[in-house]
Amino acid sequence: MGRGKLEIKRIENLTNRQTTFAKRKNGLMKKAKELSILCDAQVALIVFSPTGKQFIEAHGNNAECTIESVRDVIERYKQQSKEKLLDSEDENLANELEKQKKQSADLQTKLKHLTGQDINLLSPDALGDLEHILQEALTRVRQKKIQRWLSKKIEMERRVAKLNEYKNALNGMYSQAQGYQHYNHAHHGIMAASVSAAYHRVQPYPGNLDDVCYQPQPNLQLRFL
Amino acid sequence: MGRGKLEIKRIENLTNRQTTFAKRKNGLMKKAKELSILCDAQVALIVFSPTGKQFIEAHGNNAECTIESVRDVIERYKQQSKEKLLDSEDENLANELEKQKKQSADLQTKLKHLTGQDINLLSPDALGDLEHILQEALTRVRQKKIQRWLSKKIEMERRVAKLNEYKNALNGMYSQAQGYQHYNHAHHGIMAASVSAAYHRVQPYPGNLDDVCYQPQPNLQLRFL
DNA sequence: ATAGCTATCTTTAGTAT
DNA sequence: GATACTAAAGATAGCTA
Repeated sequence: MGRGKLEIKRIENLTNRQTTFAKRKNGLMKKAKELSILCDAQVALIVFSPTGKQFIEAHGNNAECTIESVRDVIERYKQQSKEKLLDSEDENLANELEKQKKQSADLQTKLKHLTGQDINLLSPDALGDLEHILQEALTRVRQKKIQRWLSKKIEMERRVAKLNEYKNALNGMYSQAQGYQHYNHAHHGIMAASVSAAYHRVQPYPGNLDDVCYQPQPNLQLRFL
Repeated sequence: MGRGKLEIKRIENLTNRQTTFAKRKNGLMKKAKELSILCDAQVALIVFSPTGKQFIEAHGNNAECTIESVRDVIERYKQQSKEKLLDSEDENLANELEKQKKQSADLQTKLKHLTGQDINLLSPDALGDLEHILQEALTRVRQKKIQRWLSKKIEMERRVAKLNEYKNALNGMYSQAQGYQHYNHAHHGIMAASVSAAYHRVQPYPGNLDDVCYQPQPNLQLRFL
């Protein structure tokens, strides 16, 4: 349609081609929109120009020309066409999933071995290695336990020392208080404050004697003593 | 275009709407194809009719109207639009991948613990459990080793017994042969066959004394004796 | 639903700005 | 490249079969 009949064949002249592309693209999009409105249809139009490689998209069923509508149409298309349409992204995901599954399986196997299960199929060498690893792990765990005991013990001793200190302080104050028994309330307040301060110093604090990273519960656990 | 001007608005009459849909859909597809041919563009057109819900698709850049070209265009569209366009399938994959990764991580942690690494953060209870598990695993592994030693030993004793049997048989035959020293080749053949059979009985065979599932190498390993 | 007809409307090729 | 014009080409609404 135009001043002369146009053969449907690639337009060789670049300028003409670009012009025609722009015009026809607009027309196509208009018609797509009209179709969707007139007939209550869902239409997606995706166009890539050969040069600028820019893409253009068009309208959902009775709604505006949004990216989401294209999304919907493509989704619907994929659902209906039994073609799996696994794009590169999907494939990557699937591949990685496979790898992860395999890794998990391997880890499970190793775990079983390390807990002494399913070791029948192990070679003698592997069995020997396993024994060695377990032996070492056990040694480490026991060392760690002992370390913690020691830390706890030291902390306990410290607390006991503090408590003793506190007790002595109390005793001292008490003797003093005996002397001022006839004094009035103001002095009681001072004494209460001192006691409180002494008490707070006894609260547990993070000891840096060694690498005990596990933070014990705030309430005292006597399990290790 | 037509006998009267048409307002761009949903056609209420069902028949008219369907007719118009068919006609305009064809026109749209024709124009899409023309655009792709004339301008060397890549065009995808996906249309869902409101009633039959059937979809239609259109042409790749300079090629035919194949499902693959639609695939390509959609792929390209997804690549260019930064929109992730995660459809349900993708999401499922991604979710499962996340789960697997988490599982792997957990397993890795457990593995580390079982090899005595990264145990600082373990609670005293967990440390105790770990010790117990390791102790049991070690016991099992050592039991298995001992089991294998025993099996090997029994098999070895069997082999030795067979070899002795074989030796005695040889000796017997040899004495006999002494008597027939002047006989001819035919008898040598018989003797050779008997010896061969006796030898073959000595070959290792799968002992079912216990659950040794690991299949040892064909050549004898003396490591455990 | 499918196809043909055709008057009429829409798109657009070629052109110029 | 975008915009405007316009005559020609193309699409199609309403109709018929």
